[in-house]
Amino acid sequence: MDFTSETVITSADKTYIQLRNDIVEGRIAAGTKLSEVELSTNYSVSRAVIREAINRLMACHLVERKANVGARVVTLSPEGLEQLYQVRESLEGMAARLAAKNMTDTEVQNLQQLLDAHFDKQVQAGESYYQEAGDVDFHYRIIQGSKNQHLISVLVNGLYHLVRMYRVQLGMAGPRVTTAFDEHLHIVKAIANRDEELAEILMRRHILYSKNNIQTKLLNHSNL
Amino acid sequence: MDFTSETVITSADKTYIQLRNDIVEGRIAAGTKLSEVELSTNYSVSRAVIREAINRLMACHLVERKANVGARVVTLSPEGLEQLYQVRESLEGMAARLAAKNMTDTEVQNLQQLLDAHFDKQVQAGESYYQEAGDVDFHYRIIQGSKNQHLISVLVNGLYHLVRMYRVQLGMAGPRVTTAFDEHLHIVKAIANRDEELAEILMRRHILYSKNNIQTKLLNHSNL
DNA sequence: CTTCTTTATATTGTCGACAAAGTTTAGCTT
DNA sequence: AAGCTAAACTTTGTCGACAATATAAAGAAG
Repeated sequence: MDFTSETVITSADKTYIQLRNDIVEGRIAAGTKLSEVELSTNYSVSRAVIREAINRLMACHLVERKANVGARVVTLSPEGLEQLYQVRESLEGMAARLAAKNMTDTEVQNLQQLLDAHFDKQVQAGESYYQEAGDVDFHYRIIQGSKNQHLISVLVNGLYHLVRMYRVQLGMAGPRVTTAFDEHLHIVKAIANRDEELAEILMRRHILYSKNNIQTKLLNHSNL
Repeated sequence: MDFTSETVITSADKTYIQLRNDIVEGRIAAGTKLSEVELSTNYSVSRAVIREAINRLMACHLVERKANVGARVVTLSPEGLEQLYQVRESLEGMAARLAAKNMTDTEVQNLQQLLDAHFDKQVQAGESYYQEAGDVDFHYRIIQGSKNQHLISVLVNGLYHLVRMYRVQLGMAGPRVTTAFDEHLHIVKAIANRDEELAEILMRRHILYSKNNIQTKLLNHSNL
């Protein structure tokens, strides 16, 4: 779940993470106005803490704020999804390429073991288990494997929460879960072979598929 | 200068921009500890607005903060430059491709006129004029031309200030200014021809050259 | 009755003070 | 004298109150 294993120290940290999860997982609906006083009573902290949390949420594009007016949770739209995945495809493709170059041998082995474990659970649970958590974990490790601090930050702190928001709020269970596993397998194989170019291509394609999958869901749920 | 033409409303906005410029342009040296009380007296605002400004500076990677300890201006390093330009190459290459696809004809014309104006000033001032401001303006328009909100935000609000910091603090005047103009010319031509693939390739190459140029400067200034 | 103005209300922006955590200095023990 | 402990100090984190701005409501003019 908390795939970043964030080190929480201050009250603002906690509040930020709580608020973020409540937004990503839809307990605070998209488009909702965020009242500072209301939130400060709900989360039992001062307005200063809420304001800091909101500022961080702005940084990862989960809320937007107008001066002297207030902050709103972003709204999800087909165009927003398209643009988000365009950027994601480019950046994660790059991450896969860099991972093929920079991951240590043991990191690659651990990644393979992760997939093995997922495979076991998958057959055990009737091949519908493999989804959100495992997928996020997989991508997270490759991003970290790039060893590029800016790339890691932009993806993990910047875009991924919004990606999760789209996926969670559109209900991520579907026929794609099994095929995604195979794609992961091929990506890891490319990384293990240190084939940078192939790793990037496969990752880009994997994300493109993922986007198409979500977009069809988005059309079915016509409520956007 | 203020290539984003940011709409300043609150006191925190102003303070953020001031602080950002002071950091980017080296008046606050890289690595400096940022004391909240000291800054609040220097900029004549309360600690609350300083804290908000620092939070925004964290979001664009110009300062780092440890809880209960404080914030420091980032330090510049060859590795940091390398990683920054890796990401920049990928994202701006994508921006050029999208710009070739999405810019309106009039936007493309305006871009060409911009280059013409730069060319005039360049010959007039003895071909050493073309630098920082013009370059930033050029790149800024292409980024905007991508019409991808996430891409725009990550680049303009996220990475560009740090790019500027590297360039400013290493002294950006040099033999490259003239050749860079030709590269810009070719990029615009590719965009005008709606050649997405070429636009991306040329932009990536342009940024790669730019990185190499800065890296050599960084080696000469051995003070890093 | 509609529209504009003005007043009232609610929300955000800013501030100074208190609490908590970290850092330095002084004193004690070995 | 060196190293550890504890107290004093400095800095950050949090809070409640006040000021400024925007929204909503009430009243006046047409």
